[in-house]
Amino acid sequence: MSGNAFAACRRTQKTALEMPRGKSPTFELQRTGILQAAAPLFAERGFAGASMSELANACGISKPLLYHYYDGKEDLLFDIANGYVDRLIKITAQVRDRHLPPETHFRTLIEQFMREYEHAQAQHMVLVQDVKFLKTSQRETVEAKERQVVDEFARVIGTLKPRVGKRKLRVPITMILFGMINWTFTWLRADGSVTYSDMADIVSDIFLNGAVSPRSREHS
Amino acid sequence: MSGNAFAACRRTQKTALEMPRGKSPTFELQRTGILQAAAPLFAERGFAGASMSELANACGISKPLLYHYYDGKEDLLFDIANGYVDRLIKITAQVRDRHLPPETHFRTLIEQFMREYEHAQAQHMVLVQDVKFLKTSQRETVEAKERQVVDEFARVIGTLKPRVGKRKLRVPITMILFGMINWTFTWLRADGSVTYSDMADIVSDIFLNGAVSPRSREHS
DNA sequence: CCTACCGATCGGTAGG
DNA sequence: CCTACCGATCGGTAGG
Repeated sequence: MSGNAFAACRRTQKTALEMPRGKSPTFELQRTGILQAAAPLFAERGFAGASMSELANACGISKPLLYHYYDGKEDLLFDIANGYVDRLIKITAQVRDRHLPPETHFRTLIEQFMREYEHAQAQHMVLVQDVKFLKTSQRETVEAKERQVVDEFARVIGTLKPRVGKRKLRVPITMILFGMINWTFTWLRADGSVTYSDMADIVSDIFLNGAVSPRSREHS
Repeated sequence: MSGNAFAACRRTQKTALEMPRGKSPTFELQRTGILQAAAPLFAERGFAGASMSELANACGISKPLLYHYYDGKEDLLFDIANGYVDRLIKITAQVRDRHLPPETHFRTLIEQFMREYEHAQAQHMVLVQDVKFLKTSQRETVEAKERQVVDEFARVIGTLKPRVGKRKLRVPITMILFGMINWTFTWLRADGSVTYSDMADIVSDIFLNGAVSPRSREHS
């Protein structure tokens, strides 16, 4: 109602005298808290199936207050996906800056990604299955960053001297590697007997040497 | 288009006078047409975001008529996922019945799965991202069949004599293989320069031998 | 920071 | 008493 809105404006004017500029110092912290509650909600209900009321309840706040921190459902989605892919880019940059030999570089990259994945299962599912709900410009921002990550992996794989004749298959081979690590979100559990760290080694071994003993293959 | 296919089904209907009792002979054909329209809709909008009105429009029928063929949205979802995983089980059985030597059996399995994937992109996405929306009993039916497929792959991988010390990692290694082929749904396009058939060979090669030349690795 | 609401659309069903 | 089918609208709930 306009009466309530008017009253709210007057209260804001009064507060403006005491706190003349900027957002509350806790504003960004609140947004982070909302984001961390939103990621698992979007992951398990799907973006379309998750409601803002449900999110507000999960955060212990009202829906109008939720809209005070985020202008809309899509902005939440963008921040989750964009923030997550930013962290992945950062990991590739940090590993690159260590100037490791090719195979060590490769293994470290897999290891650091699995370490990140272990604590970002919800964000990863949102990135994989909900980015399509973003409007074009936001979606393209996220997808461009995804391509940056893929390109860096492809570059590192290129330094490993892949088998002859596979140079034009650089991208498919890179995507096969991503399949190996990204598919863990459908089956690997942090509380299981096989750890994310174990998986990093197994994936690196299979990608570099295959899953089958060369000795047994000599007789086949 | 599936909408056209559905309309074609309707044109072949006989009148009530000719078919006095039971379901219309085209009833199952109509259901199949609806299913084929629903799969891409669920895949791109997500189960929660896809509406029954939209589906009815895509099929060229009214919503009440849609409900004549399917009692609810969830039944559609179940039929898509269940029918698809049934086909995957059938593929494993057909390949097994050929009694091929281990490596040929393995390569044939990958090849046949990629061949199926090429024409079932929507169904696969529904299976991966929408099965969680099913009620417990239907979801467990589908998940049990998924496990059957995984078990058969694990069995075949077991015949390949994997590297020593990896026997307790049979399931993780199998899931890594599924990652390699299933992740294609996020990036491989049927109209691209790399075909699904190409991918089958590349995946088999990497899984069996690794992506990197053993010769180059001797010097690392 | 809340209750109270809106325009629209949801999944599903009424009468005929 | 059955299936096939439509225009209109139900009770609730979505995002805002």
